[in-house]
Amino acid sequence: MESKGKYYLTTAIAYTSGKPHIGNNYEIVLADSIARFKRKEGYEVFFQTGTDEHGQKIELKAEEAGVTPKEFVDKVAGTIRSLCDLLNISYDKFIRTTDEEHEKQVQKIFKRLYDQGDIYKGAYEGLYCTPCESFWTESQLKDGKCPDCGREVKPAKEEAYFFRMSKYADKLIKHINEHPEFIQPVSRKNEMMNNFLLPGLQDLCVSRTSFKWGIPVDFDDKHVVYVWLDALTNYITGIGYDAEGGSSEQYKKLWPADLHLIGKDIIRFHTIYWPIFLMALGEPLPKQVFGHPWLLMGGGKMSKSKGNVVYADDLVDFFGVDAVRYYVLHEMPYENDGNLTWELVAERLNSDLANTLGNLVNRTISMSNKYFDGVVADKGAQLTEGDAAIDADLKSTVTGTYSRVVDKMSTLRVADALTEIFGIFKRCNKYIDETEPWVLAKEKDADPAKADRLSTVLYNLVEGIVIGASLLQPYMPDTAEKIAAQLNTSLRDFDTLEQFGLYESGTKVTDQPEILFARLDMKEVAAKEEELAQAMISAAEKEAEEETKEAVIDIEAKPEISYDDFAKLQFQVGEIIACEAVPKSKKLLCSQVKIGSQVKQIVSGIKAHYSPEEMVGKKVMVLVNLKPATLAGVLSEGMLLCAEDAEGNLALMKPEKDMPAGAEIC
RNA sequence: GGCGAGAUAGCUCAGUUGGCUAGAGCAUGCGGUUCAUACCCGCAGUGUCGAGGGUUCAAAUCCCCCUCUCGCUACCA
Repeated sequence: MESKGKYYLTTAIAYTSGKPHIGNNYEIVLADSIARFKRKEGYEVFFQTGTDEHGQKIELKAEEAGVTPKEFVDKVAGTIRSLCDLLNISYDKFIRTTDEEHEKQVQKIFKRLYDQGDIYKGAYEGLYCTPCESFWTESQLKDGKCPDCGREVKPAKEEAYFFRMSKYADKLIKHINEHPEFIQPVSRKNEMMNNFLLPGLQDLCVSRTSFKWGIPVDFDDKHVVYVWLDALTNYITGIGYDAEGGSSEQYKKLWPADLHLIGKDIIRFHTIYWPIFLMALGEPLPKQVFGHPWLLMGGGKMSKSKGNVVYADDLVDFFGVDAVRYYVLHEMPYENDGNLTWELVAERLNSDLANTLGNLVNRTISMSNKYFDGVVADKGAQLTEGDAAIDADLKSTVTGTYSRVVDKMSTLRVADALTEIFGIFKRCNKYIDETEPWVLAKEKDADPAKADRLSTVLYNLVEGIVIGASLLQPYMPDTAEKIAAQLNTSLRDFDTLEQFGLYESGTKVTDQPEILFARLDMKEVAAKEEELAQAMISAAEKEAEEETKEAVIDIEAKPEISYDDFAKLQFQVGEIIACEAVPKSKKLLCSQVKIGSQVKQIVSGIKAHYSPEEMVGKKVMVLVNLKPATLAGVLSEGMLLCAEDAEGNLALMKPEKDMPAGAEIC
């Protein structure tokens, strides 16, 4: 096949902080199907994926695990890579941001951008969450704590390098407006424009001094390069970019990328920061960035303690790799998030893969064996006008599918492309019904014309299946090969798929057809899912228990106070005599608290931990002389004191022995 | 409370700039068939398109309002 030119596509690189779940793996399966499709279309495809391995989070995780960061990421990157292999991902390059060549280039890029004035030294001021290695503004905080992990933040000032984003903003806005295909789906374009570009871009912090696990800034070794400049540049360093002008032939051929496939959560970084970095380097921009939706686990938000996290390897063990690939590719809507549960995968496997496809291949081979000892020959026999019409319709469906699939794929409608391909298999099943081979078979010994017609019917079926399987190859490579093997032929090139009749007449198909997809019993599926969920839940509980046991919570030390300071605080035992939720709030409870002879109204942010009913009757520790304040429109005249752990769980403070309401705590 | 997204068949969802009796797949029911993996083929559905109001010859689609769900965000004394 003639080359249609190069096609460079990438996925986002996976962060190596832990084992990814199927929702994370979805992207790479999608990318793989596109890469394989483009290869079959005749493009010289280069498909890059990999891992993002730096950062403080990894530094800390490694420390917890008692290994070096490098040992830690080696292990996780190994896991991620083996999941890719398990899912049959045909990547051409698996880049790691700890690769020597990448690190060297990131340093060169940083230096160059600094020398040309795009990066400058400044200071970062804000509230810092150590585990998340993120600065937050006051307004971003949640409960005064890190919005990501819920832990304490502390004020910090850090010397840092910044990238002058604003310098390139106008140029980027122009580019986006002139290239409507750049951001896909289009609905994301307005989001980026309205929320970030038009209001004005903030300069981006591109270095950190607060941790060491990163690529050092070579001319200022206190600093390491901060995430985006390190991670995003993988797309060029992986193919041989050189910031000093010595880029490889491969780079010159492949760049700019034809497609960056990413999750919708990082669209901003890929459509704003990344293009601006490239502009600063004087490199062309990628042709298209596609932000795909997410694949969600069933049963709400996924968490290990709910046992609803689904891993690709468990699914592949149970369903097989192509069933998993088929599910994630077919069930993923284009713009909205999709769902995945074991039941849904099993249903899809039974109906589409076992019934429609698997059974079709099986019954066709079985008939060929039964009627002609497996020899499939095209006798070109059509006995009636009806036969001719039926054959013509079959052929037009089969040969017309290729262009429809190409059409769907050109807009990355992978799910729709699969539906088109399965149209072939459905049409073949219908063809069997229309031609009734078993009726022809009864008469074939007495009537040679019927024998020829029967042979032709089976030939047409085999031909249809081979074309369908050839189209299926990018999505389900193993299955496509298995089908070809059972039919004793090979899969076709894409440029022959509009021709009907290339299957060599007289070929003998296998006499021992294998079941391609066995039907699954839904009860067994449910049992397996339950088993895994239970195992996950008990593991999570055990882990949580150990954490609680070993938990040492260090909070930031406050300045020493005098006894007089302490004496200003009036603590008393209060009895909660009534409690109700504050209507306009999600977190607040409003309690009537009896303290001695008076009753105070106190609002507390504990709705997530205590119901109003269970509050009533509790005797708790109250800070009584706090200046009253209005919360969500409700007056609060004190504070209920709670202990709080690292996860933000709260426990009210109660006297160790029963004490009367109003008793002073001192 | 603020911002954003959403609500269409039992389930998962399509429905382009308003336009023919609102669709697909799965599940369900009935009929046909027996080569095949209890499979395949055909037929049939049921829908106040979340509620209400408005614009229009015409609204699932546009406008207003309401309810609910999901995300982010605010109140946590």
